Amino acid sequence: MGGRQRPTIKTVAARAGVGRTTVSRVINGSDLVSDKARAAVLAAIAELKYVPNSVARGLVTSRTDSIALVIPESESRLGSEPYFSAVIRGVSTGLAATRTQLQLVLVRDQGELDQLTDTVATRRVDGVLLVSVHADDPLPGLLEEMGLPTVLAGRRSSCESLSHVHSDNAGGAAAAVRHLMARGRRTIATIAGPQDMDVGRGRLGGWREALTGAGREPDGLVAVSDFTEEGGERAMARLLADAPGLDAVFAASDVMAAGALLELRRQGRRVPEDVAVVGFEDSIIARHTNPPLTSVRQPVEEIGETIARVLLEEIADPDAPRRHLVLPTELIVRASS
Amino acid sequence: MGGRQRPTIKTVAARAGVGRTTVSRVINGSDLVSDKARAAVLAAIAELKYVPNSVARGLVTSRTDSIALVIPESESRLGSEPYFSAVIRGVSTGLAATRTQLQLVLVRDQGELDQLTDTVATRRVDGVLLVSVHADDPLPGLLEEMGLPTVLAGRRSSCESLSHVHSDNAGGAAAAVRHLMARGRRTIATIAGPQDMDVGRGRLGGWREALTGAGREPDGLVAVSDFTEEGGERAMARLLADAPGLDAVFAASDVMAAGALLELRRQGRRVPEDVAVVGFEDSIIARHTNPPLTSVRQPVEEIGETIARVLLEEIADPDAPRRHLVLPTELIVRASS
DNA sequence: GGCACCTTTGGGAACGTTCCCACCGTACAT
DNA sequence: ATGTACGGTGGGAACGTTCCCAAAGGTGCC
Repeated sequence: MGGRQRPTIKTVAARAGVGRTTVSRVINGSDLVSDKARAAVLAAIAELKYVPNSVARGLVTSRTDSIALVIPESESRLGSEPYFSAVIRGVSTGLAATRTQLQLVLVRDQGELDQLTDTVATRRVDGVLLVSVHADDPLPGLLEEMGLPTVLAGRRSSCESLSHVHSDNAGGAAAAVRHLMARGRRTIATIAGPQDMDVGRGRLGGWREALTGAGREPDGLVAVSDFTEEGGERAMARLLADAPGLDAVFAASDVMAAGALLELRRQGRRVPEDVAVVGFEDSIIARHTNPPLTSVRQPVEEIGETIARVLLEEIADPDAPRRHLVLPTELIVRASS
Repeated sequence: MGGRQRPTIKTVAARAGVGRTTVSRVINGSDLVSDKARAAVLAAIAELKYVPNSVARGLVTSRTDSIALVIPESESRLGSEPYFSAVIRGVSTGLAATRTQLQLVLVRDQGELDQLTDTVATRRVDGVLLVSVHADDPLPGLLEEMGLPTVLAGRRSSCESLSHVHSDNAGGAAAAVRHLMARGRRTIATIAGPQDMDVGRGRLGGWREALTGAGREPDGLVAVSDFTEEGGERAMARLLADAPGLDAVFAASDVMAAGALLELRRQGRRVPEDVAVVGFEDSIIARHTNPPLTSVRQPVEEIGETIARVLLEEIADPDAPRRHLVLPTELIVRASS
């Protein structure tokens, strides 16, 4: 069953009484076709339930109508899952109106990275979406060198040459700090993200800027961590040891903030009475911590949608200048501050 | 740059001083090649950095070395995200050793379902993985009819004809109930999942079986809900209204259990003193509720890995009998019971 | 020494498209 | 009436691979 041979463009052409080329033109929406021929072809297509073979098409056009979304698997674990789910959803939305397929690549180790390079080399995808890039990540450079359209969510550094989209990390962090100051907090520490990632540096920068801008002294109130919950706990412990008098913490991610909450409770500090806590991302986690977490919302789904859109544009016109988009953040105030 | 034409199999053949076919044989691991020829070909491949064009290969072999993972987007939202992340990770693991690519399809609405049908019709994938199937889902039947290898995580009903993998829903639920009875609970209610899904029915069945098996009366202690947190809250409210004396609840998912916890607290019941709560899945959520949630762990990543493996087998041998695997669950006891 | 057989090899065809180009009318300007 | 232009059309070639088949070269046996 289903063994009946699929119709090809030739079958359709014969049925419609026209040539292959005319059928191809109808399919691809060329307007150099008479209404009569077009009608005949469309009828034949419907009758035969013809669907063009995209592999054959890909062979001659050397386009595959598919893009790859690359996610470092180490970071798809732990608490950062909601981020990736949202990005995936956004990308899928951005692709919805097109016939572009989404290929998901979880990069686990060097072996899979090689495999990915092959995938790319063999031109199985028209472009690549990269998420969660580190400063020393070899992949972006590799893709750039191969001339394959590439868009990053985030960036390697502030002078990123590839197209990229990210949220206003510094601005969001600064808003969080100003909110804490407005609430009368005196000593505002921060749990920063990895400093080999621009997100990490950007949020730390925003925190520092807001403090110095208000004439405060940020020294000694930074604990650099790794975006994990355990990391957040350890960082909070360090901060409490270094600055027992702190009355507020800005964590560069919700997950780390959740860890911080655990450590604060363990040490008998009340939130928000003794210490106010603000996170970053406004993932579902923020609504479920105890107490619910004030957080800087970043439009993750929109980031996904945007990188997809930008990539499609870049595929369509590879010579267009690279894009660099910053999406706004918004402070969502809850009980923790 | 990178504009230098990619080498084809012809280039390699010329460089190695052999015919196209010999190169093809070396690439595909045929043993009808002399050692000398093989060495020459391998050298040429390395020298030219040749990578076979998989699109061209796909055209002639009508295999694409890629499979689709289909996820209903409505269910990728809400709290069920950790489930999908884990499945994706598992599938990716199951594919790691092969050159099979993973295509992710989020099905939002009818339009995208049509698009998916096209994708499948046009043979852009060798097989399909289906997650979270409902009893009346048209897709599985469609795929079956097209003769495309398909594996389900879950099943439409207990007499599923397609290959499928699921965890021991009834057994896990029964274990949860027995645990609650062992803790001395007298009135054990349940928040069940959608009854048009086998997971929902299976877990409800396990709960009922364990109770009647112990000579207890399960009547009137069921609230059917929808796997969402809000649904869990509403169901809990209904149960408390119907049976104010209940002292335990088994929820068919962690997310619904989290909702139940909220409602219990709202109504001033202490957990676990007044009411014990057990969830199902043991996702990250379980570790983060207040109090931490006792839950039936299902090996989600392993499910993903297994469906991938089974699908690959089915693609390799389409006439092999369909598989039906049940993976064991394990009760993880925490503070909520 | 000839015949059959097996190993190794390479060229032709095919997969289903799109693109290039040449062709045929018809209409319009000269 | 002839030339020019252009909308519409279809056939040939190409994309890069695999598969089929035929042929070349060697080996062993009668």
